[in-house]
Amino acid sequence: MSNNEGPGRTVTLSDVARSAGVSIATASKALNGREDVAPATRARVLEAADALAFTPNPMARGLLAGRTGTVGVLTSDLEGRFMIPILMGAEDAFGAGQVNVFLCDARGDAIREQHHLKALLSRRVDGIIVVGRQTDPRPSLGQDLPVPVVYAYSPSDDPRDLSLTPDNYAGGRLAVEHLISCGRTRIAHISGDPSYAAAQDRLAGAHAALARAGLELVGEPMFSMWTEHWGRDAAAMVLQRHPDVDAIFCGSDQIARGVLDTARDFGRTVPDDLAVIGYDNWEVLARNSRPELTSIDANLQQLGRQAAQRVFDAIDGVDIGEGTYHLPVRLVIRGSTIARQ
Amino acid sequence: MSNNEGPGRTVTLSDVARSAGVSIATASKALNGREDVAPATRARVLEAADALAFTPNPMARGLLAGRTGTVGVLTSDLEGRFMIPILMGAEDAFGAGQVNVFLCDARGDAIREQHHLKALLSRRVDGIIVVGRQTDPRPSLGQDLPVPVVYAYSPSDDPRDLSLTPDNYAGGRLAVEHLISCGRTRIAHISGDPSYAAAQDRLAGAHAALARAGLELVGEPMFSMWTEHWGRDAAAMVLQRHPDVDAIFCGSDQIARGVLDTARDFGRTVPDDLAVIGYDNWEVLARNSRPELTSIDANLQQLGRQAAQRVFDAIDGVDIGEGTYHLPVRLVIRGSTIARQ
DNA sequence: CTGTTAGCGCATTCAA
DNA sequence: TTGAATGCGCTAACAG
Repeated sequence: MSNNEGPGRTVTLSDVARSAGVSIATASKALNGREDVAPATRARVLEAADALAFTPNPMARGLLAGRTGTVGVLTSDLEGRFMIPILMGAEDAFGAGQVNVFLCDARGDAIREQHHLKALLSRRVDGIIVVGRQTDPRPSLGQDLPVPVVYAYSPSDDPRDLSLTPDNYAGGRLAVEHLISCGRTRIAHISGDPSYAAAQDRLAGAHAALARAGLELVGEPMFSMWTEHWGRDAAAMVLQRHPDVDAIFCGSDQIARGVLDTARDFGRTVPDDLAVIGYDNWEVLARNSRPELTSIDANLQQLGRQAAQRVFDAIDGVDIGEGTYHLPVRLVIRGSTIARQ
Repeated sequence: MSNNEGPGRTVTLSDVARSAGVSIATASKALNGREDVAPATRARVLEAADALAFTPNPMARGLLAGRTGTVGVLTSDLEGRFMIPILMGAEDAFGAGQVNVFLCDARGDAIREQHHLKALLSRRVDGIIVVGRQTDPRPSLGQDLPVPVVYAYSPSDDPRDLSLTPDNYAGGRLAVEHLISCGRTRIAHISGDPSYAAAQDRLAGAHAALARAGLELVGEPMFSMWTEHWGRDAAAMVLQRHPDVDAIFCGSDQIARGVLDTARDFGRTVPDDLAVIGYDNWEVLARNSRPELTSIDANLQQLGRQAAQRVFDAIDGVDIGEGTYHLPVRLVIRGSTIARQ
């Protein structure tokens, strides 16, 4: 387990050079594919490097190059449902190349975030992805950072930053359009915390789709929490006050699960008597309900991949651009809106 | 955005030294809190460093020390439910100190894992935590790695490695003991994939607790999948064949959710007519069911923290030990086993 | 107490 | 085509 004595000592370029009978400089050139080295010499060097299992020390290398081949991912809440797919997408995109990801979880604490930011910068990461936990704008890290930054999920509140966030407006529209195309006209909306931009944007999208069809929401949209419990309670109120409702657009899959539950209590058959559509396409919930839940998927993994690609580009000197991009979402149709044949 | 020209250039120790009017060496000593430097000088250096927002270059530092202050976390399946708390625990424990975490997701692919392992080693991480997705033993990374390795969740199949894994046997025992202490005697077991060690261990623990009370499982334990759907189907079978069952120990919270669902269809009141206990304490599921779900919590965050602590120690030269440690789990009591007053 | 010197591992001039 | 020398930013000996 010791790592700096005996034959287990880390093998350096000079070991390779000696073993190949050349100078350090020549060995370096040979290994890095520079042109001005004789084929025979190069072969010998490569062979020696291989035999010694030589891997260049990235710190020595970085010290010269000024690049570390690492990026930081600064998340504000690892626990959250949305981080993981984004993180996967990013790690994926980077993993393909030669860069590795430093993960930092700020636990939603601004102090801790500053701390981690400093740590990342002092590690000389080549770029940073900031992943937020809501789609509400978040404070910018500032413009004077020495590395490119991309904001994912939570956009930055500074328009000079580059932000990628899912298009909740389109999601709301998509959901309602689907319900209408299923022949529903009496549509209610049950959503979560109204202070979330996500809740408002989805509602706005829904309104737009309804208006285009000459329809209106049944009752007022109902806001409270993103939980199954609230879905149950709200659905009971809706079904009591508006028995003629024929579809409910839910702000999350959790809420939708609660709605399904209550619908059963009320003797309403889904999707025949009542269509239900969720949001997030959280498969654990959506695929295990009775019936399975139609939902809107925000393509978060894709979002993470794109964020990674952007910092990649920025590192390579490509102009990174600015402003907030709303990435497309998609409809996933299951049994809660269309009966299986 | 450029990072090596103009006044935005990275500030180095020599900048600080010049600004403070001392030599580089003195500046270094002052900043690192070495004793042999005059208080006044130290103050000037610190002031200068602060004014210039100096942060030491970890690569230069690491080049000397032979340490990078980084560890790798090699997960086999980020998506999985169990990674996140472990990851959080680890990141937490490290974040407190000065080390940062490289995250690598092998996606359950051995090739990819090898690739990432190489990448981590070539980055000279000081240690590695391997996080698996099941509690079944997994192939060891081998004994000849230049850095300490700790296996979390999935133990290594080589007893010379150090592994930390939750004590599923104790979990099964705990669950059944709780049911018995609630006065239940006709207990059935519905679990997931029988090829999982977790399924077998929990069952074994359950058997032990039953035996000690002079009881037996009602019917054969039922195995299939870790899903809500299976929980529903299995519960229907159990309730049909053994109407006198008064408790069901479920292998996962998902299964338990399905069981609760079916219990309602059968007109069984939980917990009065039927007690239900889940496993994993996945709050999204457990806290949103009707009634809320009693469950076993594996303390995964704690497990992650301990894994981090171990590699920490190992890096510091403390003997890391070997073998597989089964970490304690805990019972979380909610309404599905004990009625609220 | 402070400054000078050396060297970590590597890539890159520039001479030979 | 090769190699000796230089320096990236920092710390650890030592000498002053």
